[in-house]
Amino acid sequence: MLNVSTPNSSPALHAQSLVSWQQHGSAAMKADMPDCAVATRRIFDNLQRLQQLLQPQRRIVHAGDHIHQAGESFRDLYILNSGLAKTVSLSADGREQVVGLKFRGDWLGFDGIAHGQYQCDAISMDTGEVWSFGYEATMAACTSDLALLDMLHQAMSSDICRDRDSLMSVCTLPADARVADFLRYWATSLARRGQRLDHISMPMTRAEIGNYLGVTLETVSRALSRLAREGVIVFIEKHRREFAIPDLSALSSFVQRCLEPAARLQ
Amino acid sequence: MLNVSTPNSSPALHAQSLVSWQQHGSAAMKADMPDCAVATRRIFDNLQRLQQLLQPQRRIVHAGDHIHQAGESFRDLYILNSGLAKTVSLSADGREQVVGLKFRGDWLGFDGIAHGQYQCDAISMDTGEVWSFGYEATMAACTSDLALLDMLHQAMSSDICRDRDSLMSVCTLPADARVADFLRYWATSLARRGQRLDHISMPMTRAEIGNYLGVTLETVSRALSRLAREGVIVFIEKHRREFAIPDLSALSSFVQRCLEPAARLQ
DNA sequence: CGGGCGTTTGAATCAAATCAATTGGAGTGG
DNA sequence: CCACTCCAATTGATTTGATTCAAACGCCCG
Repeated sequence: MLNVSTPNSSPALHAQSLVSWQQHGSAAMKADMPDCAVATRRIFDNLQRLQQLLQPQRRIVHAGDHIHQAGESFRDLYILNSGLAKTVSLSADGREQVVGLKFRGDWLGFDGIAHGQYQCDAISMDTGEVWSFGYEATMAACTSDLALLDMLHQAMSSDICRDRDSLMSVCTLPADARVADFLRYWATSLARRGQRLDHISMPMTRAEIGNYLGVTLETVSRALSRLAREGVIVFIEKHRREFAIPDLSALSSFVQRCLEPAARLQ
Repeated sequence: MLNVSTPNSSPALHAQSLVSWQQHGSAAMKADMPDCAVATRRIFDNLQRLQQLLQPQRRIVHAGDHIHQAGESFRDLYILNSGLAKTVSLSADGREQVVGLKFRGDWLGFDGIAHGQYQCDAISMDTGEVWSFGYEATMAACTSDLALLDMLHQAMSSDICRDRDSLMSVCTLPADARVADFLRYWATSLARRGQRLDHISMPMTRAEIGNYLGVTLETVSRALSRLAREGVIVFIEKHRREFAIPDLSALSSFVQRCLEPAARLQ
């Protein structure tokens, strides 16, 4: 990480929306994650800086809208200024796989750089706003602003790290633990963006979650039922699309519990 | 055995080595992949350009040597000039996972940018040469050389694409198909570097392959036996660490065959 | 209201893990 | 040199976790 990138930690942060953000966030933070407020701040700072440096094109998207599509020639990078999105990869033989989830402040489109074409579909899962940046123009701006360049590289690097975490989860965890780990990831991502964990809504269907985790929708449903039975999550609605996570660490220890029986011999 | 695969492991890349490379490569190419020679050329060109632009530090590594380690503070990016490497991620609770494989010309260390620390171990699986580049110096060089910057971004982007392919494979393929798909990836990676497919050596143990694919070593062994029985691969040694792939496309159709029974209802 | 969709839950099945036994080198030391 | 251990790999028998198949529920919407 370049030192130049470190956000100037001047406490004087003007924007109103940030204030409301922090108030919003503070509730979620007291449970866990001391670095959560820092993350929230940085995500906001980055968005603001980007908006100033490069005038992004803005676009409102709704659930189901494509942000970019596989095969389209690569021209722009995107940032989710609000909303939620998923990236979906389609193999030559028709297998379809949710390969990534994107939250506020996340970049999209990095996969297009390598081959000049986006390699997957990016689909909005909610109403939100997407900013787009011409890649070439962005690169040009980067040459005179190393902090911007580093921000970009951090984003790409985070993508790489996140992908590995996914692989780790899918390869080493049994189904129930995968679902718990997924919820931990989901909740952490929300918390880092200043959202409370006592009212989380899940725009993905069980089938989508299952696809992302490499299990069937029935398995996801059973895992969620078990998590609810053990009080790790609390459903708020009968529809079971909204829930609370009273204690994030309970999710981690649930994952541990799933792992233990296998480790009995060591 | 170690140097068979790397015709020229001398530190300096001479024009001669490029020539022998291409000759070497043409044998592997006639079966498949028209873009393979192009890829070989580009990998070589990139290495040469990097060597000229930034004077990398060079280091000879042997099987088992660490290139970087998780937790170490991030300072350098690396390129494998020859040899093979794996990246291994260790979770907080002790799960260990091979998350990536690196071949000649591949970059290492991108995961360190995001958090200022490498997030995984990079371990050499063979004798080879690693070049290291100071990140800051490299970025500085990039500001005056957009082609270099783009090369870097292409490498990061490729990493992201590759990680997704892994996830896709693990999430959507049954065990036997995963092994076949892994071999396809392995062989393609070698072919793109100008190596023949009639004498492939496999430095990874069955356990390592299994770990990478999220299956047990017994399952890998059974899958390989089946692939050999069906003639998709041909073992050369009794040790079963060296084999030939007569026809790359046979691997793909093997994957297809594994998928079909599941699709009977559609 | 009825149909479609998403979800839950149970029962049966199956693929892969686990357990277990054997082989064949590679390396060590008497 | 042989006996020894150690490790990677193979193969078979058994178990098990997850899928598949099936049924039922609630909800939204035309």
